[in-house]
Amino acid sequence: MAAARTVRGTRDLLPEDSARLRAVEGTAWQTAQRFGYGEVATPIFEFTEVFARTLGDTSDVVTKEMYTFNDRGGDSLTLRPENTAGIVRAFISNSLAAQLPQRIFYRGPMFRYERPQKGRLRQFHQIGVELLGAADPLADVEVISLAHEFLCALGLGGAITLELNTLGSSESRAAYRTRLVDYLQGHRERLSVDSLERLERNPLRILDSKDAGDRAVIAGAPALADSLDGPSGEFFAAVRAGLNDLEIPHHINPRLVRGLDYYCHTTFEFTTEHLGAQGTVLAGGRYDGLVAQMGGPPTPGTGWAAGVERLMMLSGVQAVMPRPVAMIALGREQSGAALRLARRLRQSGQTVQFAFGTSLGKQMKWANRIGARLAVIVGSDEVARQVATVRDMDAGAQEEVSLDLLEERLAQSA
RNA sequence: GCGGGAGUAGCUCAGUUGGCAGAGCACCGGGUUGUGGUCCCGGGUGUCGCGGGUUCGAAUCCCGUCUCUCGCCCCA
Repeated sequence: MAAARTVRGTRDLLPEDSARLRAVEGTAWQTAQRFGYGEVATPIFEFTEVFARTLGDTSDVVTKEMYTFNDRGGDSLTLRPENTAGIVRAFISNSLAAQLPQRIFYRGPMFRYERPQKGRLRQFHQIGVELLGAADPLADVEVISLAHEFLCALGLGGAITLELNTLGSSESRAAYRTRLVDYLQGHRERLSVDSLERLERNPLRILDSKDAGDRAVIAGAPALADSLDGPSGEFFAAVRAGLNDLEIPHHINPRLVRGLDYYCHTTFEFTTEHLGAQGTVLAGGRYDGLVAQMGGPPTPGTGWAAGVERLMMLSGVQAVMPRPVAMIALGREQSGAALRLARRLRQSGQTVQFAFGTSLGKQMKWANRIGARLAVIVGSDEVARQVATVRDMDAGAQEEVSLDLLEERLAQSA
């Protein structure tokens, strides 16, 4: 048997971890529901081409980060590295374009073959929303404000910054790309090795380089804003106006360029200073060409995804575990009565943990250790008189309660 | 994929020049077979990440490897 360890970059979620993860997810889901979003759960694996085609053949995600394998039927399958492609595939598969717009929420594990770091795992969790079928800039405003409310609900309002940019229409973006490449070709000798690579695959990313030499070159590069056509400029202005109407603070970052090919117009990120190199906590943008590219009816889209583990590290949300009632039977003869009592109390909404053991002292010690609110003790004396001893574990006081009144009595002390 | 740092008990960590593996907390047993916490007594619970090598002797030195971690790439 292999050593009892997890695969690199994966983790077990123990009860407290799971509770914290559910708390973050639940907050997102509640927020999305209030905006009228419905949850869509797609499989965690898809045909490889679902991702390969949509993410772009040159993206890092496709070229080196996907978990791809052949199943027994010979199909190439891939564990989802992100979920926009899967949601769009589901949108097409289920003909959701019949009723637009579609407001979709999702959550679940994603998989990327990357070198792990803090806030970067090979299996991690994302939550996200996609708003399909709305070309209006107010759709971008909606998803950004949804994100903002969600992050504020987690108590992160002060810890995060919203950065915003536009790539312009697909035409604007393509025109700018040409101008940028022309400029950079003239300064090849001053670019870093990484950026020479980017020049071939994804030249816009050079704008975001951390290399000092690159930045000097970039300083003289043509600005994306200057390449925007009229409608693209108006679109961006409308997004910003909407954010201002909602008083959502943001700042324009002309170097904010998404890595994936399908983005156009609005791009945004909520970032933090508190997570080292993994400062992006939630990111998204508009992807008007994606649905058509995947073979569906031309449909505009906008949305975002957030990393749950990163949010958990930031927010310090504590797991809320209900304090149980400890059900203690004294002696085997009383176990039947105790089992039935425990069932009754659970049916009345109580959390009840049943004690295994014989010595009252040990069972009380156990009740104390699990943080029980109350201990219900059922011994032969109690059974004979149709009562139970109810001990308040915090106060250290106890009383006998008639079995008929037990639910009522416990409900009072909740 | 590239470059640094780390790995000793469940947790946080100490361990001298290579010489019997330790502390605090936690945990377990007993004092207490119908009463927990506090208290007292007792217990170390360990593949020193793993595998080799050097040595009379390795947690300690050397090599490899795994995992975590910081940065790069990229990304949530």
